[in-house]
Parts: sequence; C-alpha cells; structure tokens
Amino acid sequence: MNASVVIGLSAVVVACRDGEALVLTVRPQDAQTHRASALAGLPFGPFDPVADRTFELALRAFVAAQTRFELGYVEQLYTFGDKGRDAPLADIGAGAARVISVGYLALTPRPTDTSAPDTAWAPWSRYFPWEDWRRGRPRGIDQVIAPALAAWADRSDERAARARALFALDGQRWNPERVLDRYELLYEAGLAPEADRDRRRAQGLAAEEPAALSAALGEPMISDHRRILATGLGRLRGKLRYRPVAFELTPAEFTLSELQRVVESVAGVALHKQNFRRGVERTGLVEGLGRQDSDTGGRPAELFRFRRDGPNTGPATGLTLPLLRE
Amino acid sequence: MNASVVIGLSAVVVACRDGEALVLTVRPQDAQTHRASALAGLPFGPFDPVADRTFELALRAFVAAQTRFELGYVEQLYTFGDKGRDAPLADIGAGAARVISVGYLALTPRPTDTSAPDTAWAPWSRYFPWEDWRRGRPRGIDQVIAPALAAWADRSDERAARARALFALDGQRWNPERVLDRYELLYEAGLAPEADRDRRRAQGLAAEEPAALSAALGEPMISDHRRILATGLGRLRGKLRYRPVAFELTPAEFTLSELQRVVESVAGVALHKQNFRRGVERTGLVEGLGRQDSDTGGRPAELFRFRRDGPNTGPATGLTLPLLRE
DNA sequence: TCAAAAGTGTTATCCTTACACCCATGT
DNA sequence: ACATGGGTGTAAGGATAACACTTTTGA
Repeated sequence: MNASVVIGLSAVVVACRDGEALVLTVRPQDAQTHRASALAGLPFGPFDPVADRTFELALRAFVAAQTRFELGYVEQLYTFGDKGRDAPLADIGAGAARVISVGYLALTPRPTDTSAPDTAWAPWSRYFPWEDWRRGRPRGIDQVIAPALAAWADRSDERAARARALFALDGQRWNPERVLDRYELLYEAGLAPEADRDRRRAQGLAAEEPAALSAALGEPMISDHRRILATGLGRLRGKLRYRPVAFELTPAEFTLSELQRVVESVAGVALHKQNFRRGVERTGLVEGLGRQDSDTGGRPAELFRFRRDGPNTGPATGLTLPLLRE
Repeated sequence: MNASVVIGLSAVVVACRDGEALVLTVRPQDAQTHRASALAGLPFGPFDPVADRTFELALRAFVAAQTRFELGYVEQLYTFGDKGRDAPLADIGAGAARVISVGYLALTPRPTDTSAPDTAWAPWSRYFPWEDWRRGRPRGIDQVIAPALAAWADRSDERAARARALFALDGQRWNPERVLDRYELLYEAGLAPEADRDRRRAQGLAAEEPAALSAALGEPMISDHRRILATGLGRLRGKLRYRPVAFELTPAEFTLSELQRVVESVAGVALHKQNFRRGVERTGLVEGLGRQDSDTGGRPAELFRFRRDGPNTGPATGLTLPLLRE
C-alpha cells in the first residue's frame, strides 16, 4: 500500500469585462444524477504524478480541456491540505484518499465565451458581495453581516475585535486585501454554508440542501473552492500595487479609463480619476500611441499600451490606488 | 496500487544573531554509509495523509522532533513539483513515488543552539554570498558570476538582459527581493552544482562528488532545498516592507539599532540610520519603554517593544528601507 | 446647446532623503 | 579627551490628495 494522497489542481481564472471582474466557473456533473451540480466551482482536475511534468503544464492542459480556454499569466496561490475541508472524494474521482489541492491564479485579457457546457464567467461579487465598495459601503455589511458577527462574538472581545477590523465596523478602515481573512471569519462564524456542510460531513451525516442563498453572504461553491477564490482575489488585489498585473487583464490597447475600471473592479474600490492617471503615467509602465478611441460617449480618449520592457528601476512597479470617498 | 505521490514538508527557519541572518540546517544521514551527509539541507519530513490533520501541525511536530526547536511564526511558501528537481527518493523514505514538496517559512526571535545532532544555524550568505550587499557590492558578482553568465549568454540578448537586470550589471539597480530569480538563473546557467546533479540523475548516471565549492557561488544543498531557501529569503525580504515581520525576529525588547541590524541582515543592504529610526517611529508599530540598554559601546540606547495591537490603519504596515550608498 | 467623458493646472500636505550637529557613556 | 554609538533639527524634493477648470466629442 502506497501513500493515499491525491493532488488536485484548481484555477482562479480572472478577466474583466464591462467594468466587472469575472471568474471562470464550472458546474461539475453530479456523480449520482449525472446532471450539472446546483453549486458552481472552479475549474479543477487531478494531477497525474506519472504523466504530468509540472503543476503548471497539467493545469493549462485540463483547463483547456474542461473550458476550451487557453490560459495566459499563471501563478501558484497556495496549497490547501486541512482535513475536513478537502474536496469531497467523488469530485476528484479518487478512492479513499486524502485530497491536497494546489490553487492557481490565472489572468486573461480576453474573456471569450467558452463553448464548453456548464462553464461560465461569473462576476465575483456573486460569491463575495461584501467585497465591492465601488458604490460605497455595501448594505449587507451593516444589515446582515455585522449583526450576525456580533451574535457570534457574544462576549468574546477577541472575536469582536477581529470582526471590527476585518469588516471596517466602528469607523475602522476597509482593507481590500484581506479577502481571505474575511471569508475565513465568516466560515468560522458559521455564516458560510460551506461550514455547515463540512461539519455534517465530518459527522457522517447526509448533506443538506443548500440553505436559502442570502444576497448579503454570497453564493457558496463546491468543496473549498470559495476559499481558493478568496485567496486569489486577495493575492491579486495585493499584487496590483507592486507588480504590473493590471495589464494582464487589459487588451493590448486601452484607454486610461478602461485601465481604471479594470483596477477598480479588482480592488473593489472607487479611485480618484485624475490622481490615478497621474500615478499611471509616473510609473512609466505605459506609453501613449497618439491614436484615439472614439466610442467613449464623450471626448475621445487616447489609447495606451503596456511597455513590457518597462523600467526595472526601483523594487516595486505597480499602480497607486488613490482612493475616492473616505 | 494507489496514487504514487508523497508529500514532503520543508522549513526555512530564520533567526538573527549578532547582526547575521541565520537559517536552521540539518545534515541528514546517508542511506548507505549511515554518516551525516556532506551537504546540508533544510529540516524536512514526510506528511502523513492519514495521521496529520494539517501541514502546519505536521511541520511543527517534525521540526521539533528533528531539531528540538519549537517554531513560532509560520507561513506557507510554495509547493514544488517539477519532475527532475524533486527530492531524491531515498531522502524521504519513499518507494518509487513522485515527491511533491511544500515549503514553509518560519521565524523565531531565539536562535537557541539545538542539542540535536547534525543540526546547526548557518548564516545564509553561506548559500547565497551574492545576496549580501551590506558592505557594498559583493566581489564575487563581478569577478566570478558576471563573466560566467556572459559566457553562458553568448550571443543571446535575452539571456544577457536577464543577467544584467537580476545581478545589477551595467549600472542597473539591485533588487533585493529577486532572490529566487537569481538562483534560478544560476541554476539554468549551470552555475549551481545542483543543476549538474539533477541532470546526471535524469540520465541515470551516478552522482558526482560535489565540485570544489566556489566562494562566489555558495554552497549547494541537498535536493531542491537551496531553491526553497531562495524562495524563503525572497518572500521575507518582500514582506519586511509591508508586514511587521521584522518583530518576529527580534527579542521582546530591543533597541532601534538592533532592529536595524536585523532588517539589514535580512534585506542584505545597509540602511540610513536616522531615516530608518524615523520610519520605524512613524509606523506606530513600536513603543518606547523609557528604560535603557547600556552595553552598546557608546551612549545607552532606549529599549522599545513591538505593539501587537498596532494601528490597523492603512493597507500596508511594514518598515521603510531607506537605502544607504547608491 | 448640453451632457458626458477626457484631460490640465494648482495647491497644501505628507513622506523621503540628505546633511549637519549635539548627547551620553566607557576607556 | 576622545572614540563610539544614540539621538535631534532642518530643509529640499517628490508623491499624494483634493480642488477647480478647460477641451472635445455625440445627441
């Protein structure tokens, strides 16, 4: 008998369209009914230790097979191995094995609709509605999340303090990057349906039908995919500020407003237009093309291009995020 | 027969002492001779998918068992799975299995000498001599590395450009965080003995005795451990600037000079004293204790303490690195 | 002509960098 | 007294944030 481990790969594939950040989702076939699952998940597949030379090659291959979509920029996110939160065994076609899942982040400028069945681009605010502050503080935080967390914290100061800091409760500042911490807090507080499901599974009970989907708490995903998605969003938000990743999400030519909408949809905050533009131009990561884009609704905007040979100077080359509204 | 994968865990355990950044190393027993290996490695051990609940718990347990040392701060680094660069099978006690290694970074303020045999704290400049710029540009870069890379680049502009950017060759700026890229470049160029070894193993040849250890190219390590170490150093350097990790490497009470020496030894650069101090005080991460430390050699220095309840304000709380010398 | 979006100018404030200088201790 | 390291003051330059304002298009 050899080690009873299988390695699963999952991909958070991100794109932007019409000012909305999207993530590629799939609805896997249910093992019993052979119909598409009620819950969505990330593209995922097994890693074959004999045939696959590297994780990344295996990932590119199965995402292409599953979604008919070729990946561009790819980076490893995290490897998840907690017992009790691993993928349901049926999902991955394994026997009685422990599943370790290696999550990847992939970015693409072209969210072409896939012709594959049961795959779709979904705005990620569907899974994390509390993360979108572009039109001000999301209602659900004060109306649903804060009261529920208060009840959970009860008389625990530590819990209450964490809730305040992560969800910007009593005048604290919102930190867009702590997506995973917020999701984990909701999970711990039992406000993510996944927590309930994992607990039942650990106790050998049958799975419940998913509870009514709360608009404030977001849709759940299969397995631990919402956790992987949270990791991806957090990483991407952080990286915006110190690596030129935003340009992996824009077409080859873009206006500065388009770039700003991409950054805003990922960071989930509204930015100050003029200062954003100045910030972008100061980096030297971008060059004007002299040509203009005229279907903007107002004055035509100059087209820009990312300079891949940008200045290596300085340890950090990313974009500044000049916040609007305080 | 089940999936032929085993998961290995490795730890980059970092501490600082006397202004030197140290890493915990072990010399594993050779399978044939039963004597300590000539090459050092990182503490590592297998992950047991049946018994171990999480990676982190397993890591803490085997590091304690192997080195008699308890870990404090721990974070996951990266999961390595490339074929041909995985751990030699004998090292991990596996059969004909593919080895996936999950690397962790651990920080500790107390580099107590372990009583365990064949474990030692080593300065990491032993493995990456080109990474220490505290006393100016390391000699080995111009005398050994640059000529060797030039020969390797030959007429390839792409190779030459990468070498220039990573090793700060023609007046380019040194970027302390790109430790892994530099190590990988040396590996690719055949300047790391590990590359030679991996190639021979892939071709089914016997392992060579390690070549003469060049002072400029650093000591090799077993398996892919030097790559994991490079990942850890790079991550830690980057994190210094936006998370309060430096305080995981200092004792509970410290002078600002001690803190500066810790940061300098990790970042591998010399910092401007006055501006560093101002930078630290501005963060509000630290509070003076009124008491003083008198064995400094000059005027006694005030003792400070890290405020774990530091201000959550702002997305980034780390230290500024005001460079000395240009 | 007006709405909409692009783009410019200006200012106060803060952070960074750099330089010069004083302070307290041990030998 | 003087060497050594700790600590303060100040000023220039750049980045940021917050204003108000002009320009160019389509309807």
